[in-house]
Amino acid sequence: MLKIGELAELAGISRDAIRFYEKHGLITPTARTESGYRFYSKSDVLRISFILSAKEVGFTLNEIHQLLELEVTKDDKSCQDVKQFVDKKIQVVNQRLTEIKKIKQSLQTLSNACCGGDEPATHCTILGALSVHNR
Amino acid sequence: MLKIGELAELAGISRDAIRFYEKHGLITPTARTESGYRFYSKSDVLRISFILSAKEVGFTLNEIHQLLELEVTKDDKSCQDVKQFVDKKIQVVNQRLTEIKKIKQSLQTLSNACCGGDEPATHCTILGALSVHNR
DNA sequence: CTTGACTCTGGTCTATACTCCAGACTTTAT
DNA sequence: ATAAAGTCTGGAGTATAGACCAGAGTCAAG
Repeated sequence: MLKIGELAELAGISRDAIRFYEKHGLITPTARTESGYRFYSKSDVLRISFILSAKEVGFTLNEIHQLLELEVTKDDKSCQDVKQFVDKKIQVVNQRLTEIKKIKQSLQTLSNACCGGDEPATHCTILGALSVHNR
Repeated sequence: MLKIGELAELAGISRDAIRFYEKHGLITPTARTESGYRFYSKSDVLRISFILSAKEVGFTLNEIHQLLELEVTKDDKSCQDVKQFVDKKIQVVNQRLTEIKKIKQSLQTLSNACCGGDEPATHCTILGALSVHNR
């Protein structure tokens, strides 16, 4: 079991951030001492790291909250709901994947161009590089 | 030439957002009428769409501003600076690419699992699915 | 048994990225 | 020529995601 400071250290975020996530329903301490101290299990490190990953790729805490809430009980009805929700998120993620690949390409073109390279000067701005990959 | 409302419509954002971007140096109208009306060229549609793409994959307006400012003059010195800056961004983008692929995998596992599927019930939450791909 | 490190709650403050007026002026359509 | 639609500037308000602080309590080590 970890105290909040230990979890924070392991996860590489602040104690305040953890309390903030708790306030917004993203994480709950496994236990509390009588005096109110929060205690977390080791799996909460994974939970936090998921939150951070999801945040990094553009999900809001609210969306992450919904993702963490998801639980497919073998119950068919809940399953359909979950599937629908998740499939929508997959679409969003695919969209982002496309965007990020395009931007990466452009950055790479930009990085390669112009430093004695033989790429035409039109590729020498991010927009120039982007338009190449946009065609 | 486009008035702000027309550019806004084409780009799918609000006029206020465009003015906001202008205030932060991300875009400048090609011209202004005497009365102060902004006028944009068609290429500004691409510019806005770049801003939106970059935003979607997690760059801040500040970072996007820097990216848009980049211009590799064939001058070697500036080139090295740009290359360094851009290569750092490429690293960030690669990191995000990895994260987003992991999350996509997890979402897909989650979507496939449990609806009469034969995936074990441990995959029935996003964290369960994630831990599968994390191994 | 005290001291220093840690934690608690509650509150204020900050940065980012806008949105939404208000009041005035301009352009366009009829 | 007038009304509707669009635009201007400036400022206030909103949501998100925390950081930071105060004052009080708690815990662990010497």
